[in-house]
Amino acid sequence: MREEDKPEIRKLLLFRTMSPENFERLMQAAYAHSFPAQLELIRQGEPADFLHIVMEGTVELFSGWRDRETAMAVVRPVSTFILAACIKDAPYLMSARTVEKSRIIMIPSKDLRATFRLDPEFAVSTITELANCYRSVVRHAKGLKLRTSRERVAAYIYRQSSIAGNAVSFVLPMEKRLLASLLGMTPENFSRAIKSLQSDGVAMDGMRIIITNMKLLEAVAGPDALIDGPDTNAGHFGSGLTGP
Amino acid sequence: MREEDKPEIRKLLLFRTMSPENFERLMQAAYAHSFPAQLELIRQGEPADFLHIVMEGTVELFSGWRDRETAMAVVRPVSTFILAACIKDAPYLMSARTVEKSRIIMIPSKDLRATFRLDPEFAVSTITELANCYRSVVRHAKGLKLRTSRERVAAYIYRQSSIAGNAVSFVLPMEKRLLASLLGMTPENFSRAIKSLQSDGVAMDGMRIIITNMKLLEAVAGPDALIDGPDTNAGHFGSGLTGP
DNA sequence: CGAACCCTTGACAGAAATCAACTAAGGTGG
DNA sequence: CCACCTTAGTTGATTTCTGTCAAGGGTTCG
Repeated sequence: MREEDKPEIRKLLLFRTMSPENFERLMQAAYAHSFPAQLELIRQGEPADFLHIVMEGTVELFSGWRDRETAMAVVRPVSTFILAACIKDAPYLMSARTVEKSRIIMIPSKDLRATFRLDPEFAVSTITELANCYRSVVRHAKGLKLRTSRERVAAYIYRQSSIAGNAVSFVLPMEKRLLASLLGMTPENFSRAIKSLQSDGVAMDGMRIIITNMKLLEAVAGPDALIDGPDTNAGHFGSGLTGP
Repeated sequence: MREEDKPEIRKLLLFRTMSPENFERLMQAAYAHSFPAQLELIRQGEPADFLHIVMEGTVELFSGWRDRETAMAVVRPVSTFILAACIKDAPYLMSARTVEKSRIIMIPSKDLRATFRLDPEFAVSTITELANCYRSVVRHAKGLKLRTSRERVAAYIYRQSSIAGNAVSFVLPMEKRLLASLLGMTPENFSRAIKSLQSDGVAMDGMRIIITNMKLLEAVAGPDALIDGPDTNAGHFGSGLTGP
């Protein structure tokens, strides 16, 4: 792996507080590799041999059953994924594929497990990271069970706007079909949901969403910190999503 | 709290490996209390001041949004719940209420956080516990997104049978309305789902489920270790669910 | 330029929620 | 002990939501 990746990784909450020696050791065991788009990195059910870190690009976590498939999460730099399986030394519950060309770092999970036994600081960081992951999936499940697909779309738009500093317009950060799957619906249904939200303050132009009436949208979305996540990013500029 | 509770708690994976001194200290900070049925122990959104442990009885974790409500999990002795919120010192994402009269132990979350910083063994146990919780919610979400309600019911029945040692009959461990909510459907829909499964090897007599054709049921359920959980209990006798 | 592929739209079918009515069981209070 | 009330569960009728199938427009990429 590149030397210049290390500071980036070190910035992650998971690796920020561990001892320099342990960090170095972990990095020395790591591999880095670039993958083209649409390449399957991980197949669900296989043993979890590596913790993955996205350095560049985008990765989709998804799951399948019979002939169905659904997106569970979209991971962007710089973040880790499938930490829990590595810790448990258990099969991956989700598959992963690149959405676009991506650079990925892989840390052998046995080194990971050894490290949080040696380094109490790393153990605490791992606890925090896992607690975050857990709460994130709980929110996902709550959204699925408590909201209709139309409400999920509205809430998603409202949240993206909020992340972009209450922008009245932003560009969808992924393909619509992927977003639809993430939100638990078909692409057709997503398309119709957006259309039906025209009467509630949402317009769309290609990949750009324009909020024509924030109050109306908010009324449909019913934003809730316990589902959509806290407004930690409000006031910041989101990753190029602000505009126009 | 009762002195005789301690060995039970100590048996939990979360507390099994920590040092005796730290365990004692944690227990001394703990409260124990009995609650009647249908009492709200925790309200979502409130600060997570206590880790809870069910010693006796049954607890339902649920969430609400607007006027809707859904069950997220059912917790039985001896287990902890809402660990992640305590660790993060963040608001509970879920509410909790007793399903029946229950005895609950509460450990102040600040003592918990202090302890896993002091005791590396406890930190490792916490990591494992959280990873389990995470994977459990991921499975839940997968079931919701990949299966229809009828398939979820079939899979639930198949799994319960499997836990009870492939019993052809067992008694539902909770009210049908609660089970329906847990499986992400209305009671009416649950009732109809069971009825429609008659043609696929499932019969019902009150709270008792009788599997009349395991092969047919299995074909509908499509059991999957990555959704329903590993068959760790296969071959054991489940908690009184075996029959007839 | 053609071949994919994404997105949208329409028509339809199926799934699930809602509303309403009814039964049965359990608990309460006279 | 019984009448009464409450509640869980079931069933039917209906509406709403969502997925499926099919077709067409637009874009990208080889």
